[in-house]
Amino acid sequence: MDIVEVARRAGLPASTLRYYEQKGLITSIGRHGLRRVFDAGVLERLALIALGRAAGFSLDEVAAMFTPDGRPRIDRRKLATRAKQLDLKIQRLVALRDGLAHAAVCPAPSHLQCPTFRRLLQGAASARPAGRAKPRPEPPAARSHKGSTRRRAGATGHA
Amino acid sequence: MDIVEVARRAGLPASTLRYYEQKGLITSIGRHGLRRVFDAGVLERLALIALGRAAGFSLDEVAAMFTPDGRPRIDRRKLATRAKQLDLKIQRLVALRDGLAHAAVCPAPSHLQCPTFRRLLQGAASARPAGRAKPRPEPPAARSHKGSTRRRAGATGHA
DNA sequence: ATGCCACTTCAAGTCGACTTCAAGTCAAGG
DNA sequence: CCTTGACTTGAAGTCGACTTGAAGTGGCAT
Repeated sequence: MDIVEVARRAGLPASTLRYYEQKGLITSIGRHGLRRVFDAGVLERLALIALGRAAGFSLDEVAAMFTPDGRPRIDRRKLATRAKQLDLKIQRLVALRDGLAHAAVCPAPSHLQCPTFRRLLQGAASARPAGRAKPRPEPPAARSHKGSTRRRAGATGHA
Repeated sequence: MDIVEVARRAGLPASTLRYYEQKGLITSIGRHGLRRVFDAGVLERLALIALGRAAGFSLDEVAAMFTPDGRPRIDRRKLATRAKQLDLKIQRLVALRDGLAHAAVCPAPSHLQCPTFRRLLQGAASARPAGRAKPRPEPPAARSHKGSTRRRAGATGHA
């Protein structure tokens, strides 16, 4: 498979795949001329990476979850930890969602008059104990890779 | 109140407050020399901002939720929309959490052997329909503002 | 054999929300 | 009056995950 094929199947732009390879997250089995050749296993690997990202791990952390020879070696305790963290996050989001949902239908003339809203405000204002200063951006939800590397080279000529 | 006082009470670094003022999110009621003077209302405002951020709005979007004269004007439909989005996100996270929690205790020798894990993988690999390409970073969870602007000016002398 | 152009590389740019730096100002205390 | 130093400013830097641009390469069809 060439990079475009992998990109299509994984729903990722080719540029991302090159970036991942550069980061050591994936490997090509060789080259055909300049062009990378991938074997089908890379798709599973990419799925694993996507999963890690969705779970909130950074690319570097995900990279650390593979043995040097390329097989996944997943620490069960890390998973449990992350599951707990997700659980916390979920609880906060649920509270937020409920608060917003209420505020959306609240009859109070101003939201500041609504007790529910004020409680929400308190929750937002007070520091949440667990959390890192630099929050990880969430994974970008595989796009249908429109265009990206498919830019035609020199259609309008005078580039 | 001077900026340090506001920073302390809101649990935000002073640099953030200056940044917020620059962005038009908050306003000082005047100056004492060079120094900003804030009135107490700014705290409620900051709480509102924190709430908006927690709900996933960007600073610009939050800014748009205030009238030019500075009172909050919150669109109930926007809240409802965001509540729904949060709900979706919550569902995804719950699935993820459950998957991770299972994987953490799964007896299969390799996670790739575990059907639950494989399903998780499928979910992560397949595109999630709703979502923007550029995900918003999550709000940073008000720190106890250790240090930041409290850098001593010239303690070690030779600055 | 030749030319096209899809791929390649490497460096630099982007995005959002801040933080950090260097240099400047000024209210207040001695 | 003069120093002190906490504040000020504007510009630049940071972080992570990519994207984009310009310039180069080479497999394949003609």
